[in-house]
Amino acid sequence: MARFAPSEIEPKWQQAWEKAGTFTARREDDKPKYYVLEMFPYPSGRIHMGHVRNYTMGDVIARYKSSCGFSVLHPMGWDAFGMPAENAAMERGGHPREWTYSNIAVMRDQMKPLGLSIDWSREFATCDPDYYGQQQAMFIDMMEAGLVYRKNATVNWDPVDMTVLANEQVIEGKGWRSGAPVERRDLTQWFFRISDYAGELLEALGGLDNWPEKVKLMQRNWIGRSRGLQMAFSTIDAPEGFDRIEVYTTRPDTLLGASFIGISPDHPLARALEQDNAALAAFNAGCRRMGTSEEDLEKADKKGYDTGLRVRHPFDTAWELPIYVANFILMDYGTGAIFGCPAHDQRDLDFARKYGLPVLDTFVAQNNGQPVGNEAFVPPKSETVRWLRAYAWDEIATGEEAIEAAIRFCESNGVGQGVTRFRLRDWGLSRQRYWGCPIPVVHCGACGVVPEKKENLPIRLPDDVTFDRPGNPLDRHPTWRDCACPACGAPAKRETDTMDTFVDSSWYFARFTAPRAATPTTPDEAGYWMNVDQYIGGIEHAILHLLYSRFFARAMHKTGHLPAKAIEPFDALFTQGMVTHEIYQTRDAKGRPVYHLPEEVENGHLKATGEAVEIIPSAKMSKSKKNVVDPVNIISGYGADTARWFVLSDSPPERDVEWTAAGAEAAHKHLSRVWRLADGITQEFNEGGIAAYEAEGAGAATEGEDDLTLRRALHRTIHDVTMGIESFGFNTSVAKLYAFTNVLAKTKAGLAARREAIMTMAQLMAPMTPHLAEEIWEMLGGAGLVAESPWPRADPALLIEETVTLPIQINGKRRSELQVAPDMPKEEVEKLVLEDDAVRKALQGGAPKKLIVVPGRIVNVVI
RNA sequence: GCGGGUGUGGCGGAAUGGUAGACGCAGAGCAUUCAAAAUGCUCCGGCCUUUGGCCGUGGGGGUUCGAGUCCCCCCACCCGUACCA
Repeated sequence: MARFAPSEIEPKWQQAWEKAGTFTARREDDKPKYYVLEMFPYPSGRIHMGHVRNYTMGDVIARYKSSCGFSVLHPMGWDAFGMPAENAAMERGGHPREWTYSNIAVMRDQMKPLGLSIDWSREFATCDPDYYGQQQAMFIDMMEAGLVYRKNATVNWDPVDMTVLANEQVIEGKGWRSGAPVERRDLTQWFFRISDYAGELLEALGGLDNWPEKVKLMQRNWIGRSRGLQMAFSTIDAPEGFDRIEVYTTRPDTLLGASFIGISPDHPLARALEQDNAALAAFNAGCRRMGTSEEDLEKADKKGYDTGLRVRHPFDTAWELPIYVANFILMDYGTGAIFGCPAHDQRDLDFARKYGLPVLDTFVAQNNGQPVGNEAFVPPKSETVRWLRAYAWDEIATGEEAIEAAIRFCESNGVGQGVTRFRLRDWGLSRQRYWGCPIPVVHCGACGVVPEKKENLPIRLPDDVTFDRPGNPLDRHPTWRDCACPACGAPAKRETDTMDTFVDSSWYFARFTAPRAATPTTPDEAGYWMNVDQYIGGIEHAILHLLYSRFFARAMHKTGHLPAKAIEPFDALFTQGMVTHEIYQTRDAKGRPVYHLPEEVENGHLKATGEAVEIIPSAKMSKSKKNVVDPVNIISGYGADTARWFVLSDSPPERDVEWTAAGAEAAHKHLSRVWRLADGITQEFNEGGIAAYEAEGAGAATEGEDDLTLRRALHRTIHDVTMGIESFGFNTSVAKLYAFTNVLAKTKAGLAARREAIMTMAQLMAPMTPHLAEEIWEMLGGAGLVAESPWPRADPALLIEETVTLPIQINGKRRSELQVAPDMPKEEVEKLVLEDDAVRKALQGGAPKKLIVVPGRIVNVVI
């Protein structure tokens, strides 16, 4: 072979690995284990560059750890339940199951040529009855452990399609298909008691040392522990049963700045009042004609309705405050009622200005007594301020001090109680959809809600369903619901809600340890493989998926499915960025945008018609904008190693990466160059170089100056590439390998040194470009597979620099430099600095004000 | 709206508070070639009065002998916002 031919070598080495069982995870008790996991994909139909990037990063870690002597588990599966399969069935006919499994087959075929070191024998999809049956068994255990309950909750209701909508399906308050204004509706739903674990989930974040700070911070804020006062206002002339309105406030210190009470349109009082108040009923109905998403509620114009009712201020019974129904107060949060303090809350201030309510400053800045105008005064709680309306603390105090004093005062005067609350709400897992894991319970007229018997699991989804009309096909199936009550045997009805797909993805990592077991996990396998040592996925999962998984691991421990050590299932987490691309757009006759695939565009024009395209800056690759690059084209054109090398190059893994065709071309050129270098050394070796090689001493350290220089560069590269991989700096590892390639191409070193260098380089490249590495290793007579060879170690003696360049700054600006031994004592460096021409010129015979020497780094002369 | 993040040459990016721009792309020049492709070598932030100097890491301020890096304010973009996965 005289050229780099990925299409020949890649299948060859993939077969060799498969034959050798290189990637089969084995429990080896004499080796440390390492479990590396990338977030499993949703089987949307085709793999995209984001998958290639995510799985290549995981593969680098898996191959590297394997070389370092770990017994590695690196599995793959499919997050296979979810709405898109049902949408496809509605739009194109067919069945979600067929759509899903055929997508999985296509994507598996697209992934395999990447040469990932995955143990495919452990593969499963969450829609496999075997998987969701085990999930149902755990659900029953969790019911018995008191981790599950039912309550009413609000959903988006499409009154035309008569179906529940996901938040994503509500566009500007309207159903995405029907276009009808969405209503909010209450349904009885299943919940996990995640909020019981709020405190623990918060505390335990402190132990996750190898998680990104930003993720921990986002989770902390999401869980949202707050200390506040739960108290009641007594009402004046309110309907029967509403003499008190409970509110929760984190700012009881501003109680003397209260100017109104706000209640949710779904508050029991609001519902009672709307019975005989048509205007209020209309207002409430308006509020309910809005999606349920927090974003929509918060961004909507703040509106209120004055009920005409009033409450008395607890400190002054003569002081009356109006009760407003307000659209921005959610019944799900706290008590569904607040008191508004406009001076110190922007939202309350906007509301007060809109409805002409008083604004009472309770405190002002210490050095500036300006009253609040159109901007609320909200300093950090730790800041000292001057109080105008303090009631139990000093005039000068911080918010924190005032809050604690206020709670103590209120408690001792019978006005409410100090409580700790969490923002985190219980996890609603019910979905009124077909393509999900059926909730394994039965509704019996006599026994009520009863869990299914475990021997009847899995409760399978029926296959004979249609998607010709909206709604849940399980509800209208003629016979599926019919069953016998597991408790009394009488005829009963199955639950038709299925589970949120977040349930599926909250324990798949545990199932991978024993994917075919007859129980959800087994103690042996979970005990050996858990925890996940390195988890890799998108930042978009920072809160929900990762928090639910942390809860589930605790629930699985409580129900005996995971050992105690696994309650934090992910030891280390890495969040990678997205793959982006420019968007190419033209417009149709009506001026509407038409998008074009990158492969249809050349030099800013459509290849087919020559029409100029408008180029919109990079955005996340998405099918609708057609700014997607199909990795399959890259792999078939340049090979998997090129695709892998490119996604690892240039961009730091945590940042978004822009896909460019030029980048792929460059990656391919470089790999060809490395191949040619190896080929050249091989030729030299085979064509009579052997004698010279032996004369130099096979592989031993040689004495020539060039040999030593090459070896120093090699060991520096071993060190730098290893550090890069260890710290997820794959782009810098790649850059160091580029630099070393340049050194190797130019060196005059002997054959033995060059052979050693290229073979070590093959080992260093193996996690990134495994096929090319095997090929080079084989060409040069390496023993066995490079994938099974031990990771090279840098010789510390070769890493020590003989001299360093010490820049000399004068007043912080670089003016000169010095070549010195890295360990030269400070005093000697100072002496040399003062003798430097530039320094002498600047000093003009005087002495420097200050002379800063940072050994081995820099010198700064301050004049 | 709220929470979190990102911002450095024409482009992707590098840089424990210590020489800003490593490495790569694009571009320019040269070699090789009948020619081209491929390959190899050299140059490559801006400005100026060019053996030197000034400016420069989204904008504005600050801390420091020294700031891309730390602190404050602002702008733009990205992620999440509990039924997208």
